[in-house]
Amino acid sequence: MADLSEVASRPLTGKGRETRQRIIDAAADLVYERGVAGVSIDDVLRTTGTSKSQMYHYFNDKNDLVHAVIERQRERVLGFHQPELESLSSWDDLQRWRNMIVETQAVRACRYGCPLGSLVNELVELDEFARAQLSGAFANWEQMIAQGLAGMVEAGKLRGDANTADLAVSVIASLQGGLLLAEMDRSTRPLEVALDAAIAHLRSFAPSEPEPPSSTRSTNQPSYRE
Amino acid sequence: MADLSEVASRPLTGKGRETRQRIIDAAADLVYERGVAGVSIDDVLRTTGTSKSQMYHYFNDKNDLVHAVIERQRERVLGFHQPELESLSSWDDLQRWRNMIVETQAVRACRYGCPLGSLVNELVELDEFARAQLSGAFANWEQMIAQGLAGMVEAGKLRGDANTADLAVSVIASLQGGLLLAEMDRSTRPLEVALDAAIAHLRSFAPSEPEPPSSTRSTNQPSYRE
DNA sequence: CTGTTAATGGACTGTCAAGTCCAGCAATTG
DNA sequence: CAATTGCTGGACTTGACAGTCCATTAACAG
Repeated sequence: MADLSEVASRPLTGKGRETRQRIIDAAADLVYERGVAGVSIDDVLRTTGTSKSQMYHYFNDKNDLVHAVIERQRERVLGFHQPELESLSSWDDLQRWRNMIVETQAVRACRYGCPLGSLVNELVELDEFARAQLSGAFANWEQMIAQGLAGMVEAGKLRGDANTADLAVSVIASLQGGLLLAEMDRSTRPLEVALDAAIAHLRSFAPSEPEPPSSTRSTNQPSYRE
Repeated sequence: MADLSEVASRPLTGKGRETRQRIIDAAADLVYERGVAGVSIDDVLRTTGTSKSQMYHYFNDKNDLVHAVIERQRERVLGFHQPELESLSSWDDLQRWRNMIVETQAVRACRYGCPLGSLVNELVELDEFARAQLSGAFANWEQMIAQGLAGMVEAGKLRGDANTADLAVSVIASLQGGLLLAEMDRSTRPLEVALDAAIAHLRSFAPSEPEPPSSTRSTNQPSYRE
């Protein structure tokens, strides 16, 4: 997913990589707070104490930097969710994930939304490369959730015929919508309501009788992505 | 929710009102396609064939215009949903609403998202007035859905103890998230999945036994807005 | 140690967009 | 029909920002 820019393939020393990374990290933070359009190159450079020539030494242009920022946010978001999602085996696990998200938004007073979702909204119609990049990031994320749900199936908490891929989509949609409403209302409440509804929907796929954990692989319908 | 600008309270002739409205409508379309940051005053004026002095005759500044655009989009979105939502009395009614939304996105090849949701994302951290305005618009929208759901309760399709306010929030969250994912993937599929999940969740509040329609008012828990 | 290439500083340019200003026209009203 | 006020045209100013350029220093390789 890396950019095929002349600059990106340029050899970098350790110091160079460090500077490049500093720029990306600062840009990611600023963009998260103010959006791509709300952050100028000069803003980023002022924050990192670097100069214009450094910026254009490591990146072709602003778009190139934005693409690196997207990549960075992909790492951050997936890294944030992975520990909670990779080993789902009980409804409590899922609840912990839900609580972690709500708590995270609460501590920042519900400012800012999803680092990836807001980028989608801002860039999808303007930058085809970014669109594809973000689509890939969300595909990873969905995959991660679907895997967690597969764990729930194996633990006998979800029926084997539950379509984990589609369920993952519905969960992410609720999360994205909930984050948007929470940011708008400056309250975690809509986020909680949305996530609780998503989880309730998952629970409707719980086996009617408590099933013994099966080690057989579930046979899901194919996702629309395939 | 109108802006308290000196300009807005200025007396307008019929012709003036027309020009002002033409500017707002063109701006609303452009902003819908390219976002607030992606549309310049000159773009709007070029589209409408009006001059700079007209713009600043009718609006204080760009923000003032944006606020008028938000108001316009509020009217459009609520006007779009109202006919389908105001008289829900069967699951088919709800399905028709769902299909209308999916169809609308399909005909525009999944470009653009929710006219209000994307404005939230872009403005919420930059313009407190816009934030409040959009929050109000969504409150109206939720209210509209809750009312529709209340109709479902009265028709005996939903249990009387269903929290229609919270359910409305969860439905809007799914819709917003679904629209975002659909726009990103250029496919209506995630939107369909999200809306179907939301409706499935609503169905979980259907009475276990087909109830006779009751004329008694349902006693909902208070919404978090209150 | 010397040449090559990476890393950095920072001034400069060109473009674009927001907002101002003034001058002229139109319409309404007393 | 005159005066007031709204309506319109468009040039002009100001500032911000992306991107360029050249000069200098630092690091590394042969």
